[in-house]
Amino acid sequence: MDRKVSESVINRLPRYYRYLNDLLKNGTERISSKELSDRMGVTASQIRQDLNCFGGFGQQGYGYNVQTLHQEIANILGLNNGYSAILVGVGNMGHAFASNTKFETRGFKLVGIFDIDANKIGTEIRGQAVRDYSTVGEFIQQYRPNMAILTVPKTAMHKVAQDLIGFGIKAFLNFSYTELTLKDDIAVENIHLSDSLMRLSYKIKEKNENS
Amino acid sequence: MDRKVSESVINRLPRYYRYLNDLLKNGTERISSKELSDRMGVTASQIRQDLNCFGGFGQQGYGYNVQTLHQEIANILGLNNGYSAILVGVGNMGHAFASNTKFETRGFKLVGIFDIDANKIGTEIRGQAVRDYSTVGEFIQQYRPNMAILTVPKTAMHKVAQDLIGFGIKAFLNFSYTELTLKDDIAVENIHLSDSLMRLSYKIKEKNENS
DNA sequence: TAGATTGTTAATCGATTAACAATC
DNA sequence: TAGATTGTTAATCGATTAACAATC
Repeated sequence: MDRKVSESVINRLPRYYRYLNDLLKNGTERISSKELSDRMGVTASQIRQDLNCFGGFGQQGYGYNVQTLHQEIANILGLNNGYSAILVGVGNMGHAFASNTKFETRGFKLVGIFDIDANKIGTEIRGQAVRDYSTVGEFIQQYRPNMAILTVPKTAMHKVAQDLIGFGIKAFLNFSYTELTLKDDIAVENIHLSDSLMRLSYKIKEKNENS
Repeated sequence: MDRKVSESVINRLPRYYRYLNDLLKNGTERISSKELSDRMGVTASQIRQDLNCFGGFGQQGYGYNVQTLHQEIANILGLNNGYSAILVGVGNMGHAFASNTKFETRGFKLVGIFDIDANKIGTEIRGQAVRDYSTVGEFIQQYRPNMAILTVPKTAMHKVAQDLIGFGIKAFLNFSYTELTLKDDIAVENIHLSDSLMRLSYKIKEKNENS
């Protein structure tokens, strides 16, 4: 809260959250930084440093209470704020994402699904009708969603992003091939599946060369 | 090739590749590290350092030839090796991934699609029939795919991964919620959509607090 | 209390940036 | 040639790890 937390630390938070989630489901009550570090393949020092950016959640001689820490990290990530999202673009990816129930279990609400294709408008995904993209401005003004998930073709991406920013959207999860880089007050997370594929390709090549 | 290239450098390679791809399509012939750094929002120094891990691809006083550099990075990443993949798990995500034509344009070949569900086996995705998962061993032994894309539910993930490793698969792109961490000689790229969503959530929360 | 493990400071390590001589 | 820009070495900066006193 006081000083700027480094990007590296923030990037690790979701991973901590996942591990604590698993421990919680296991019924594990407490865990030490040492034990968690063994499971996660990181150093105990790093875990303690990371957590202490946000406060002292542990107790000397005991470790961390799993449930408490899980809850604290959820708070840090804003998972208890009930953030809502709209999704734009019901292609294969958009459909897959909208059909995924994982969001809701992470505290997010998908409140609207949009497309321009008349054949898709009105069809339902998980009980939710696909809306006409031309009505998205109205919708945003009424429901004030916190973020937009962009699963549109890359040719449409910039126009859609500009539209939505005009209507007041300030955070994007972008799946399209091209990167979305915007002004400082707009938050963006880019997901590039092909980048992951290329990294894997590199690893395969490297392995083949060293054997 | 000589010394181990750092993870940070490797992670940036796909991004360079994408930018060069765009420049190539633009018809741009040459680019300096300075100009590229401006576009990408990184330092020119970093670009030169990164590229020089693999060789001197530029020319003093001129910069880099876009086509050459694009090709060189493709080689570094192994994109010209025609790596082949099988996909296991035709859920929403698997279907979306298999339907995506982007792979082929990146030099990858999807050679087989598998599921255990009798209702899915035999259905076609982009002209390719979904095969019975019980035949995957046979298939691998015959066609020797270089990687497997796992879009199975997390409950099935570990079993499927062990099966495939048994049949000789040495690289995985894993989409399931749980992490796949394996022996050193197996390459893994984990894609966690919910992690990206949580990071975006953090950014939204942070922004709301500072305003 | 004694043992364990945190929170935190200090030391190390690696990655990024700056600078500049080499050279096209 | 003169100007530009690389490749590369050195300097800086930040992130990770180690160590240990504080304390439950």
